[in-house]
Amino acid sequence: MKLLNKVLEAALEDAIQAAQDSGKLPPFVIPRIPVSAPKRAGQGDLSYPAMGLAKLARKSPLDIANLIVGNMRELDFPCELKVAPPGFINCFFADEFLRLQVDAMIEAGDALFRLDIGRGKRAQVEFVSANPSGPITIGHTRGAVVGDAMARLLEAAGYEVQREYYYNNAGAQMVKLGRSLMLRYQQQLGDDVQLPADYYQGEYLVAAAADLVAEHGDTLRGESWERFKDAAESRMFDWIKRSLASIDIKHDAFYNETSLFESGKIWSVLDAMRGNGHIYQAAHWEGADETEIDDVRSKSYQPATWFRSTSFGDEKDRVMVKSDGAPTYTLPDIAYHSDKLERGFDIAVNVLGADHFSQAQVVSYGIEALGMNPEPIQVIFNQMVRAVRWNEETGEYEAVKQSKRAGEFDTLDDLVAMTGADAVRYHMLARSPNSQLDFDVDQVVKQSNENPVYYIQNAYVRCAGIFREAEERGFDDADADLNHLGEEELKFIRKALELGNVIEQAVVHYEPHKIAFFAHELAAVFHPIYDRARVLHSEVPVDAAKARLRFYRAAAVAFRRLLRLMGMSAPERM
RNA sequence: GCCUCUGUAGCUCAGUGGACAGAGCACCGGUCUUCUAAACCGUUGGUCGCAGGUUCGAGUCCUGCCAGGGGCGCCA
Repeated sequence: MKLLNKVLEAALEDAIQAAQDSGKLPPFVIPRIPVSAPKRAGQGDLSYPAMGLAKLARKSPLDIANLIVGNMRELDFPCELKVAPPGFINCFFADEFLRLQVDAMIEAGDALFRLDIGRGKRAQVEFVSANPSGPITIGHTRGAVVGDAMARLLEAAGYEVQREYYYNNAGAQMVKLGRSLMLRYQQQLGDDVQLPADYYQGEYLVAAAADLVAEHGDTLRGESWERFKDAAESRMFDWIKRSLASIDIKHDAFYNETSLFESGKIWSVLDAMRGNGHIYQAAHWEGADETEIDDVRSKSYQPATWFRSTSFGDEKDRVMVKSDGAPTYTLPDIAYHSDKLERGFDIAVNVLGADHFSQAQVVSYGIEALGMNPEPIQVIFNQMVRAVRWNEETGEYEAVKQSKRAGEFDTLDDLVAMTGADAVRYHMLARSPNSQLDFDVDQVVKQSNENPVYYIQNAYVRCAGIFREAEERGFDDADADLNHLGEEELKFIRKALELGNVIEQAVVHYEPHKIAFFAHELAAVFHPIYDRARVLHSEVPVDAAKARLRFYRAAAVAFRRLLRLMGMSAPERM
C-alpha cells in the first residue's frame, strides 16, 4: 500500500509547479511540502498548511491555497480537496475509497503496510549486548524491547534486518566471575572460604555451584579459575537467551569482542588511524592542563597511544592503547563499528543506555578518523530505567536495589513473572527513549485489569470472538456489500490508514515508541464501534451484518499487525 | 565547570513550526435479555518550569536562568 501523504505531497508540488508555469504564482524554489493527518475531526484526512508559501509567493495564504487546488491533477485515490482559513488545504478521502481499503487490508494480512523505503537495503540492529556475567536486568530489558521493536519496524519498512549481540567474555570482570563461582563451588563442598566483597554476590552463582557439585562431585577441586569461568559463562548465556526468548526476542548473530583481537583487526584499525595522522605517543594528551599533567606524573605513566579525537570535536583526546600495551575498550569498539560498516549495512542502529553517550561519540570520531562515513550508524539512547516500589513508611518511591539477586524485581525474569511478557514489552516500549522510566512493579500489576496492554489486545480478542460465533452459526461474509458500512466503520478505516505513516515516522526518526501510542489510539477508535456496530444481533439486517463481519476481519488484521510489530501476542481470547 | 536528556492536567506520559494543547490512571455520575462490560457514554481537571528572542504562526526552533537524571578514567 502506498503512503497517501507522499502521493499528495508529490501532487501538491506538481500543482505549485503548474501554477508557476502558467504565471499564476511567481517563480520560487518550492520548499518541502509537509502533508500530515490533522488532529481534529472535520479537518480532513490529510492536510497541508499553505501559509508557508505566503512570503515566497507574495500572496495571501488563502489565495495560494485556492490556486494550488485549482491546478491539481487528478489523484490516484478519490478524495475531495477543501481550502480552510487561514490557508490549509484539507483532503477528505471518498467513502468509496475507504470501502475498497477494507478488502485491501484483509488481503495484505500480516504484511499490512509493508513499505518499500528499505527495499533492497540491509539494516542491522545491535542491542542488549550485555556481557555474560549475570542475568538480564531491567536496564537491559528496555534496550531489548526497544531494539527488537526497531528491528520489527525496519522489517516492516522493507529492510532486510539482522539482530546482533556484541559481547566481551575476556575482561577482568569475567575473571572475577570465574573466581566467584570457584569459591561458591568450594563452599558447596564445605570449604571455609569467603567471597571478597567486590566479587559477584548473586545467589545464582550458589545455584550454579550446587549444579556443578551435582554433576561433577568434587572432581573440579583444584581446577583453575578458567574452568569455572567457562562454566559460568555458558550458564549465563543460556540464561540470557532464555530470558530474552521469554519476551519473544532472538538475536541472529553474536559477535565476540575477542575475535577483533584474534583477527588482528584492532591493530589494523589503529594503523589506519595512524596512517591518517590521528594517532600519537605521549605520556599525557596534547592539550592537557597542569592538573592533568601532575596527575600523570604522580602515577608515573609511561607513554601511551592516543587518538587525537579533538580534531573531530571531542573535548579531549582518548587513549587507544594503555602504557602497559593493552588496548582500552574504545579501540575494539571502533574496530567493531568499522567492521559493521564494512559488512555493508545501509543502516546500523545501536541501542544503548544514556550512560554510553560519550563512548558512542568517540566511536563515531574514530570512524571518521578511518576515513569512513559514520552516518549509517544511528544510536538510540535510552534514558535510565529503574524498578521502583512505593514505600509506605517514607511515603515516596524507592529504587529497587540493583542486587542481581532473584526476587528483587530488577531482572527481566522477575518482571515477566510478576506482570507478563506482553505487559513488560508494552510498558517498556510506550515511552520516548528520551524519557526516564520508573517501572513501578506494583502499579503495573495492580492496574493490570485496566491496562493499555489489555485494552489493545482486547480489540483483537473481540474480533476473534465475532469470528468464532459467526462460524458456529454458519454465518459468513462471502458476498458482503460494503456499501452497508456506516460512518463509524469508515472512521476506523481512516485511522487505520495512518499506520503506514506511523511506521515510516518510527523508522525515519528511530522512534519505535510511536507504534505503541498509535496502537492505543486505534483501539480507542475501535471499542466504541464494537459496542454500536453489532454483527450477530437479531435487529441487524443481514446485509449490514455481512458488511460488518468483513469490516471486523480488516480490523483484526490491523490489530494483529500492530501487536506483532510490538512483539506482543495476539490472543484469540482473554 | 563542560556535554547530554528531562520539566505539559493531582499522578504517569503523548504531542512532524500550524487550526480550539491530548491520552491513560485517579475522582464523580450513568450503561449489560443478543459477538466476553479487561468495554462504552458523560463530568471534572492546564500561567506547556521561568524570562527574553526568531516567525504570519512556538509546547515544538534560538539564548539565558531555575530544577532533576546521566556522562565527563591509561574501567568496560
